[in-house]
Amino acid sequence: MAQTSIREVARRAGVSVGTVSNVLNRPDLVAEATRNRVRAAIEELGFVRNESARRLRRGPERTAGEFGDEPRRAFGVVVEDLTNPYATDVARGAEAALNAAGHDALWLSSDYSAAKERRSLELLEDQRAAGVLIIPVGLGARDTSRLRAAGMSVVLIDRNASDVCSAQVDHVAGGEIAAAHLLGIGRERIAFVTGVREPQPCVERRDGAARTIVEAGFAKPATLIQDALSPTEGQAAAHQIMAMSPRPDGVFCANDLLAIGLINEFGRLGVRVPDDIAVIGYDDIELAASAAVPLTTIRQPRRELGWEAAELALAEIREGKSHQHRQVVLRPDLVIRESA
Amino acid sequence: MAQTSIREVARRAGVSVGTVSNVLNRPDLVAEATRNRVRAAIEELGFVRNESARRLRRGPERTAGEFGDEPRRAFGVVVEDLTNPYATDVARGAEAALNAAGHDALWLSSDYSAAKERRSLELLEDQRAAGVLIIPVGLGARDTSRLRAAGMSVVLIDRNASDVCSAQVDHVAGGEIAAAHLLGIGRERIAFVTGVREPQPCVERRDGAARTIVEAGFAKPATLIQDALSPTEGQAAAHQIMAMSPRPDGVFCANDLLAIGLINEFGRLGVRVPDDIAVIGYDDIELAASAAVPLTTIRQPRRELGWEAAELALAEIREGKSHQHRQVVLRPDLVIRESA
DNA sequence: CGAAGATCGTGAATCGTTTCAAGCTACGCT
DNA sequence: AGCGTAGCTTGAAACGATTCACGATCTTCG
Repeated sequence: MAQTSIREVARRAGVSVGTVSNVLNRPDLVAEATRNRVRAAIEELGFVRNESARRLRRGPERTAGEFGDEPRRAFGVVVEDLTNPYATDVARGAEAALNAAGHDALWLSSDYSAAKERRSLELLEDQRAAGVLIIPVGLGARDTSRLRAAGMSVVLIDRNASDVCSAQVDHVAGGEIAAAHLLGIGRERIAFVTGVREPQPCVERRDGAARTIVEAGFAKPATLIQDALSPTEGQAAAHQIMAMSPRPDGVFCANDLLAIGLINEFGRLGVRVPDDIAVIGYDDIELAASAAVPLTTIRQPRRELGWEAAELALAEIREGKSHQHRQVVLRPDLVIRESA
Repeated sequence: MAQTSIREVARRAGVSVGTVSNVLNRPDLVAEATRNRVRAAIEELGFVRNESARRLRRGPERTAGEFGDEPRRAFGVVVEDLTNPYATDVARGAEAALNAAGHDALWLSSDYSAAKERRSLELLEDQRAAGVLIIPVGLGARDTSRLRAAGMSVVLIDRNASDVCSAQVDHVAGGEIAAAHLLGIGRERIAFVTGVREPQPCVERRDGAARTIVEAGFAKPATLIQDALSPTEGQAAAHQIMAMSPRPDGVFCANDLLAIGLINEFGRLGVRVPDDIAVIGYDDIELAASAAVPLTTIRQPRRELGWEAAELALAEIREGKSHQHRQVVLRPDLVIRESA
């Protein structure tokens, strides 16, 4: 089925294509009667303009106006899972920065699928977004340059590459801090709980923790791999830990959700936290503070992370060709509550 | 500024544009020597092909959608708080339906602000979205018709109006069910915990519950109003409840987050749930099942809700002028666990 | 030696828009 | 009447890639 084009609309309305285009883009130039006629035709035919053609013809996006009102633009925020409080907090930070600068955020989720990620990116391209902030799943260098060629700025969150701006948290340091704390309160048999679809940052946390522990002269921590980074899976992990021998006396969870599920289940099993087993999480989500046993965790500066990422994107747009890619690294910190 | 085009590459390599295109798309058709020459030219010139032109020419050979001929469109999903698991679940349901039909979802958050909601809507209009699914905050009839005039379909979630499609859960019924359950397990002094910025649905739940309780011959339940529908506020509510006299023996929270914070704090205060005080939540978020005391709650068919809403929007687009607005109402159900 | 294939390249047509110089009307003014 | 002006419309020329029916060469073989 041929896409109904502007030409058919024109024929239907009895005007020229130029006029239809004007109705679409500068309606004030067209006499009211004609305008209505054209609009009616558009309606009847269900016409949708072809963004590719529009973009092709228009060429590079209008460079920011001389002075004053810079046009309001939309930025895409692509995260791996919009259901994860960590991701949404980062995205909110980004949105705040964007809004402060008078722009808007469009949220998209890749659901850990490279295909969906790519689709989202295409969509943003079609929508002529000004830029994209992304927690990447399968994004490669070629995607980056394609987006850039389309005039969009690209900022990576939680991952880095030399030819792109990026904002991330030092996860290795996070792992080290967590392990050091566990060691500091006298734990010697530490286990690590994570998920199968383990994103890069989790790996880094684990590495940082493992290194610290080994350097302190203890055994490399055992790693329990769950189906997901969710409380339900944390529950399951609790049982697995109870079955281990020797039983760990400290657990480092890849995120707070896991830790909360774990602690709640320990409670039900009669294991005292932190007396019998200390538990430390990662993220410091809101729930951490009001968990059954308030959770000791590694706080990630989530909002700041998103905010920084947005600033980078804005800078890239602002600076144009003279832009130099920057890598921002934020440091996580330890929040001591009761679980460890 | 001028994008290096395929033409310049061709000139540089001393071949025709067709050949360059072939190198790009069907390299096997081109002799090796030529291919290399062209590739070198591409490299030297830093050529990146113009996706718009490519797409334009290629036509709708895109992601082989269901019925190929329908163009891929974007729909806006505007929720009040992207940080709220309820909202994200609904939005995911909607996204799933949209994706299944070959379309995309753009998420926007109004953050409970009518101004931001309006802004989001404007943005979607600018982006020429095909429609919008919205959990409204300040949306009025004039907005609806403006959007419609711009050719977008509009579907309300969790709210209704006669001149728009809507999908919602029967909150009054939810309140009745919750109250009936509390009554059923012998509770007589019931309190209701909610937030100041109480969305319409919460009011309905409260009404349903209050009516049931009064009709059963008990006193109208006391209502505690917190700053937000969050676990931290649930904690605060726990203290307020302990200070009440006579002390309630059953609590109905406006959402699960509140309930979880409340229960955890009760645990710390030595109040046994459900023996001393029964607690029932609303939403059945994932955490509910793995809370310290697994939460009895009212499950809302969240995904289905989003899915239905999306279906309505799609139908509106599909049916065009002949479309009749429909109201879909889903029924919530009781999930009994341990807290009540 | 010549014809039939095979192999490579060519270049014009095309996709659906936007843009813009130029044309047309109708109107007001001198 | 003549002319300027303002307001609308028109139509064709881009935009940059892909496609495809044809040529141009080169092999191969009777």
